[in-house]
Amino acid sequence: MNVSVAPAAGGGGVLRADGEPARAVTDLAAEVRRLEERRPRWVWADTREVYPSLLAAGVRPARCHDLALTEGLLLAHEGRFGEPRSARAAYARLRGLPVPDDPHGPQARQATLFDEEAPEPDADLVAEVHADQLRRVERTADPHRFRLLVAAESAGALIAAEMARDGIPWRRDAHDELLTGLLGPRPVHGMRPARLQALADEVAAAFGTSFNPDSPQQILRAFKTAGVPVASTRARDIRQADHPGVEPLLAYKEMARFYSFHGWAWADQWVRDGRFRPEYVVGGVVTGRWATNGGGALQIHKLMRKVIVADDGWTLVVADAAQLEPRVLAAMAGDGGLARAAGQTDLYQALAQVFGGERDNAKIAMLSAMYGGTSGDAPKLLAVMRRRFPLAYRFVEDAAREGEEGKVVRSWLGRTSPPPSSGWRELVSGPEGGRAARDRGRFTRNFVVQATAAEWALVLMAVLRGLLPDPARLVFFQHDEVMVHCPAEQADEVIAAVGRAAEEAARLLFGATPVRFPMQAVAVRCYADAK
DNA sequence: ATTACTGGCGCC
DNA sequence: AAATGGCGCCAGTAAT
Repeated sequence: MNVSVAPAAGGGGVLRADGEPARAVTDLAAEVRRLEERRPRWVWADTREVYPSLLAAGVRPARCHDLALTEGLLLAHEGRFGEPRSARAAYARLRGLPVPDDPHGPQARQATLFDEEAPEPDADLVAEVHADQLRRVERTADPHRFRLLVAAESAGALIAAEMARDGIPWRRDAHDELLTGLLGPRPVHGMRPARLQALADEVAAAFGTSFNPDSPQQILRAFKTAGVPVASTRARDIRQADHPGVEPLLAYKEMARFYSFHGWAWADQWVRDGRFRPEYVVGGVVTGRWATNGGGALQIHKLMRKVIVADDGWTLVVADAAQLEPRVLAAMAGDGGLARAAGQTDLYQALAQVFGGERDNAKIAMLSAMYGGTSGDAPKLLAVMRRRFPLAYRFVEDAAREGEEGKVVRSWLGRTSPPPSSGWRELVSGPEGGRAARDRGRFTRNFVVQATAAEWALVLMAVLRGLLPDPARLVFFQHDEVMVHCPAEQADEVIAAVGRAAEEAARLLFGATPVRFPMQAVAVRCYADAK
């Protein structure tokens, strides 16, 4: 059963179940809770608009259909990349009305919520767009797969909202201790922390002149004046210089980044009540990976992991997929040899024999194939790969060639790559055309693998969400890694659920495949203990 | 004063 | 000769 939902201000809204007339309710959350027993698929314009208030009321529906996310997937598949994807835009297109632009920028959600032009809550409208989308799904290259993609993307929207609400357990006291140990006590506003200032002073002493080590221009000038010019301010270029200022400068740069990315000001903004609550953007990356809006949740520094600690009596189950992308390639390409290697826990080790006995060689060969790498030993190793794993090799080569020709490519479930930019074709026919073509080839080559890996991870999470016992909660997701916060006594059950979810995700995407997708799951008190 | 871009580097 | 993909975010800087 589908139930279309249009929320209204004040906690009410309009509901419409399939085949029934729309009806207004005064307490939407209560009504959703009541109807959830019948396991409907909730259809709404945008999970980000609807779900937070339901969550606040403690309602966590099992499944939904997010019109905006689905519209984006459909438009891309239909070759209409870039058209407005909101539910209102979709409705306007259906009706031949002026199509509103998508809200964008930091005010995106406010604009969506408070736009005075917004139509009245209308469940009929939601149902109409939904029906249209279902018809369009049937016209995709593989409707069965695309339906899974839509379901997974929509589940991702639920999970993202839930994770933003639940938050990663974050110990501010431990964070402060870590920062103080590295940088010195928290400085007054506008001052450098003591350790950072000391390093800046060391740099100044080494160069015999004071300058701002945060300024790339001033760094370049300082090295030039000292008679040891550096190619850039990249750490590896600075390291080439023979000068006493190199060491303190590199130390400064490293700490300065830490201070500004993960310092006290960051914690003031993002950590509340012992939880770090980032805002995830589902499908924020063209490949279907998630992005974040502030907080930098997908770039948490490894050092920072020691401040992510389970609540008393609780535990963190941390699980990451081992070598996800080559496994995905093996399954997609149907390459028997590679699939056999991907039946092992350590895929690269299983391939070492093929590549001269070195595990590292196997890794370089696979990564070069998936990323389009050509430096170092890559050509030699790729030649081996071409001979030994011809189907996998051809799969990524085909994707690269299509990209170079300006075509779009699709993930396993049907997510479509963006077309080349408007100026690309001219660029390709110009003097630097070969480079532009190869650049795009590398992108599409990687797209098919990265996007399918993202789909596997999304399906994994959707399945896992349904298997978790209450009150265990998904609290973190980073491309191929998930974290569950749960009572300690649930750890074994959660670890088992992760394994089952991984198997189910593989089955849902690829059916019967010899490729294994092992998840290394551990229960730890502190994130830093997971690896 | 505000905005847009760049270089560099963290994560996968 | 060398040529790997996807991001977010910061400070500095240039442009407005």
